[in-house]
Amino acid sequence: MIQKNNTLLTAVPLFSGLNEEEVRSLQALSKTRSYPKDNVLFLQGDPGDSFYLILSGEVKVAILGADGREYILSFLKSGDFFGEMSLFDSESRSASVVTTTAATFLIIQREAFLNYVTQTPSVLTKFLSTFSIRLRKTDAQLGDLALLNVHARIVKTLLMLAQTNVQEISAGQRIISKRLTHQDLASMVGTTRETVTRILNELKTQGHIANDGRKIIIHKSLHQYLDTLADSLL
Amino acid sequence: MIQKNNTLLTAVPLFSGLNEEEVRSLQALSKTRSYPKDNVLFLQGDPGDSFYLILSGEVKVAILGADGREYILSFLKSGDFFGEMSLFDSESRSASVVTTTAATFLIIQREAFLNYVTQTPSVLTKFLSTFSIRLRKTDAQLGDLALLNVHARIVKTLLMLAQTNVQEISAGQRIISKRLTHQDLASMVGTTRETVTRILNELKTQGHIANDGRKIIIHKSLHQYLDTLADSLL
DNA sequence: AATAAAGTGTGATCTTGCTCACAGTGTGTG
DNA sequence: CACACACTGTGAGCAAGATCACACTTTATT
Repeated sequence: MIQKNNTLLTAVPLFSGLNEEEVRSLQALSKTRSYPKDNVLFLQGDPGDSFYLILSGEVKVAILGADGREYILSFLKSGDFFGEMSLFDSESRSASVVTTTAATFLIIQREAFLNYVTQTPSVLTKFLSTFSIRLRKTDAQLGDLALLNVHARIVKTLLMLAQTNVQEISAGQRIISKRLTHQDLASMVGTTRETVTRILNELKTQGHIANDGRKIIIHKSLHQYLDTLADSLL
Repeated sequence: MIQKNNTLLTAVPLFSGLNEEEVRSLQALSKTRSYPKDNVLFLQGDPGDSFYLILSGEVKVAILGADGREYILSFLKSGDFFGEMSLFDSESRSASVVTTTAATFLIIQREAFLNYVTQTPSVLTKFLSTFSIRLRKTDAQLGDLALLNVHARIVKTLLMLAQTNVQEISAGQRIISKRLTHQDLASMVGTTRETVTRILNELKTQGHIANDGRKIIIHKSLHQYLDTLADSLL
């Protein structure tokens, strides 16, 4: 069991540079927990005092609206981590996290985490570049939300998914491995389920996408299509 | 001249913990530059290789849309800094920065910056908490953009400005010190100038805000008003 | 295999906020 | 002080998406 975590930890990019000694000390500070599907790990506004590293399974990070609607910031999976923000700035949790499959985590408490991280420069700089990447992503997303229409946002999101969740590439078409409902996509894009259905079908008849069961196949032409959408705004 | 920067530097939160020696070495790595109003410092997509600390003046950080519209991420002023993201993750600039007044900066090039920062843990952790705060802000903003209507977004933005740019407090009302055009506000909120004009006038007749010349006075009642807006979405 | 539950498809209608067009009002500069 | 330019105000019409209401299909569950 401990052995298993051990091998996993160094496989995680965040902790990849650690030597055996460092891994052991990290191990001592952490505990492992498993949760079933659809389990709320924390809600936005909660005081936050722990860091989570996903060992297996998937979670959804989302912002909840007053009326029950949600905006999905991201899906995270094995090797990804979350919950560190509240530890660095001592604010409450800024978003909610829920498991979307059964999942197990490596969890580290505030004190231990901060001691450990601030004394391990390589980890510190990794967090810095991770934050930098995330910030870049959210900035771009803000721009999209403010400046693009739903059509373009959906196409962009599909292309993004095709980049990060590819299953296989075959003759200019990629399958998005993740099984997403139209409602999921709507919550990622900031629109309604019905609108997603309509636009997806439009894209289908135009030959830019297709279906493999419930998964979406992205055709190469979708890239060019996005360009034409951008141009038409000029 | 050098003396002047010296005093300023330790006054900047980012470098507040530095001793005289550290300030001197930082000084050696940096140069000071001044630019007129409306000067483009860099555009999104540019390769980024320098860090900017604002010594005086103000800049606007914005994302530009294909059609010339912009989404304003923030206004930064003396003591604030920007441009560090591209240094940490080696990606191109994610947003554009333009001076909104004449302004002077302390500028540090990539190499020097990274050497310096990675060897000064106190600065490193300051960046970490700064990023954390920014990320939190952008996440919240994404939620607002996706889940709230224009009305609520404008009210929220006014309240935010009233918190960060207060001029004076007098009997339950605060003046936003920054002089913003309706177009500025529109670009911060993701709407059009006309809509801002209309909603601002509506808020005025409802007694939640007033004008002092071109500046906006926020009445206490605006807080409660935001709550009723949130409730009406239930 | 039967039944429930979750997800998708689609029309009709309604609403918010955008666009366009122009008038009015400050405000800064030669 | 006048002239221009930037900013604000407001009506009318329009359009993108939201909402509502069901029918239909696929996927789980017993």
